[in-house]
Amino acid sequence: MNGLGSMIRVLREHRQLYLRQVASAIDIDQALLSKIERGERRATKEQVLALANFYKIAKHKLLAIWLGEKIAYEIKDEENAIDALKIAEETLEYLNGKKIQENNV
Amino acid sequence: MNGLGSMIRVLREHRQLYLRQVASAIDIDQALLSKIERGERRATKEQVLALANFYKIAKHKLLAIWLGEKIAYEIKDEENAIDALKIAEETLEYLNGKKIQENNV
DNA sequence: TATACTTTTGACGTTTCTTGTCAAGTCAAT
DNA sequence: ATTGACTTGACAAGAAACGTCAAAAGTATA
Repeated sequence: MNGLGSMIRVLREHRQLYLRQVASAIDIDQALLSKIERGERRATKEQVLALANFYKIAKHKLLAIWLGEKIAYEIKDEENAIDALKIAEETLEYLNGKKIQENNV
Repeated sequence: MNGLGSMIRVLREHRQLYLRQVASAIDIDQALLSKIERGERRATKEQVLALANFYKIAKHKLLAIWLGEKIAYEIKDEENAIDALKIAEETLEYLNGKKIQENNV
């Protein structure tokens, strides 16, 4: 798969643009963009936003994919990866509850 | 909350042990253990395993908590954290499918 | 209040990971 | 064989994670 990478590669090819062109538009090295498209390197958040902007895609969708893949690759070799995701969700809910409380003190 | 931290702190207090004692048993600095128990620092995987071993808890449970919290704190400030978790799960399933295929070539 | 502890805190040096870049290499078309 | 797009590998700089130490803070007891 490599969701984000192949997604932005398809977008580029669909518009018949060269790596060079897109890379310069979002101000990164074309070698880096090549690696990102093939999933060899991860993009930074800023780069994802720049890409979303360039290709006119909903930023939050691209960001969610970017972040989701980041997590997945981080834990993919762990035995309890799925359990961990569940716990992450619960922890997140707890943290959000806490945040709301803090705002209403 | 700070699940893992307070969990191992409770375990230690319950057994009436000093930081010093547990720290030396799992071979880390007591200052570090103090920080881990209070959630100021994250434990490494090895330390989690050592703690599980020391306190005789199921390793996979402690590991799942450890990993889950790691993820949660990593994405807690992101707007699309929950979406990202969902995507992480899907990506994980895809990666696992791939792994199985590879093993059966 | 002095003493004897345990625990917390802050700063520091080291190591490890991430990021971007360059130059050389591959590959396809002409 | 030349051109142009893309890929690859190696490197350096910077950021983040880790462990350690010594000083500070807290706690109980005599």
